[in-house]
Amino acid sequence: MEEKQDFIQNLSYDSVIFGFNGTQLKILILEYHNTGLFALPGGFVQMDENLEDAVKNGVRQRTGIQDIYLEQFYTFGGLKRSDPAAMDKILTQNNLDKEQYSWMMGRFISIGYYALINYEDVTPKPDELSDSINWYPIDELPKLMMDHEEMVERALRVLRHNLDRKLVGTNLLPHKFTMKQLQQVYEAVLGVGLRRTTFQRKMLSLDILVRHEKLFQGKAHKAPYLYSFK
Amino acid sequence: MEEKQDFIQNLSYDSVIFGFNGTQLKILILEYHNTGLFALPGGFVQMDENLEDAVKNGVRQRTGIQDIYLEQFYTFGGLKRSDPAAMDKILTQNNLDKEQYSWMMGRFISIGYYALINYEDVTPKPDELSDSINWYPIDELPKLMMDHEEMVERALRVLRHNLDRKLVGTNLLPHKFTMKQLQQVYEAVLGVGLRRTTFQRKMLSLDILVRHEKLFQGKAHKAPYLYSFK
DNA sequence: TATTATTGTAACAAAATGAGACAATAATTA
DNA sequence: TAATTATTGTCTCATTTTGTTACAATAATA
Repeated sequence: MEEKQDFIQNLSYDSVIFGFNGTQLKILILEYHNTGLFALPGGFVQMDENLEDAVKNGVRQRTGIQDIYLEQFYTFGGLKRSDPAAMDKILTQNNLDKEQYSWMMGRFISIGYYALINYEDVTPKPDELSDSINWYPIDELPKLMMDHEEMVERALRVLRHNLDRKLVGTNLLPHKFTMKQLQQVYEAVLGVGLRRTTFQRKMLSLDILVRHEKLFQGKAHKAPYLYSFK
Repeated sequence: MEEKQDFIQNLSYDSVIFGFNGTQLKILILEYHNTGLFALPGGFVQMDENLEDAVKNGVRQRTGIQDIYLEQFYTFGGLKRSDPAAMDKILTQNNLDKEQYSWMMGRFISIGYYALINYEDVTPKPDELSDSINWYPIDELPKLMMDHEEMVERALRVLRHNLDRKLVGTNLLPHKFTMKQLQQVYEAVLGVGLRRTTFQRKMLSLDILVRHEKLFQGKAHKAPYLYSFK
């Protein structure tokens, strides 16, 4: 870890970082060094740091993206969520002094945030304890440690819920996009197929889109319009 | 305070306790002893205690009700939310040793829960630092300390949002109730008037109600049916 | 110039909601 | 005992929203 750290004890955050590759909704999962343990990127909050800043900085470090869209989705406060055995394994495999890091073995209340980012802009970076950080489609996740699977479920539930109310598309798509791309985002998030004509009519009626020039993709059919959010 | 307390440091909870008196949606607000400071009931979490248990116990103590319906609505993590001056005032007026209670002056991350309770069953009890605890209609709240007004706003927003998805009526009404009472709950929560016929049709179509006997109120008009949730 | 695979929109059907009308009915009053 | 009153339960029709199908427009390619 860096310089002097004065973390709030027994408190952490975990982040579900969503990206959209054009077809699938994916999240970033990291694998701890030599443990076979997969987890969500997370961290701790400094005594003199805003909670949201801590999360934002953590997500910045994992993604390389500066401008992060965050939504808090739930706080996990059960006693049973801690897993000292797994923590011990992580410390061991990283050759960390268990005395010094004994605070990591305790009970944590963890605040869950999800981030929406433009998949193309990301260059994932593992954290200090991890070997790798990779994109996984939300329906092909590895087994996650502790209650991180429940976290993903909850994050997804809240994301689905926010789909209409908070411009989810803005953050998962490039600035300009076709109606088909937008529909694919909705389908990936909701996990269901949508009717093309109904979707288009609905989106246009909401009066949240601006229509731009056409996108000629060199395909042998009519070119779609590009849109952006108002 | 009771026995030995081993609280998680810099972490608290606050509760927005909703009740419905037949007309208005109200919440419980306490006033700290000799300070003129009004606040939401809150507390701290023991190191070996589930977050939700801590909140539930706190709400039990304030209301005298054992069976508490809780929903987490947001976690407040900003640095600026602490108000050392107000805390100092509360400690002073309660003749508490500032050395011993210095931990209360620090920065807190606070998890917000709302509770839904049957107004009639409550016997509000002030906490150790407070003179009074009283019901206030949500649109006639006194000025609240720290960010507690924002908390109420957020709690109400989430409650409104959950209105259709989570059986809000169950917890704010007696077991059996008339359609009019149910409508009044909806109107109080949403803060808008609803059309009687449309509301009735909608509720009946949802297939979540059981119709019971009629309620004869001794009024010179048709008696309404009583309902309960399935 | 015909073919192909989309895209944009129109058209109609079905479902949900808005708005009003009205008969049924518990007391009370004439 | 019969009219009166205020409210309740339900029906009807208008309006809006959504589901479904159809079809013309259009970029490339053959």
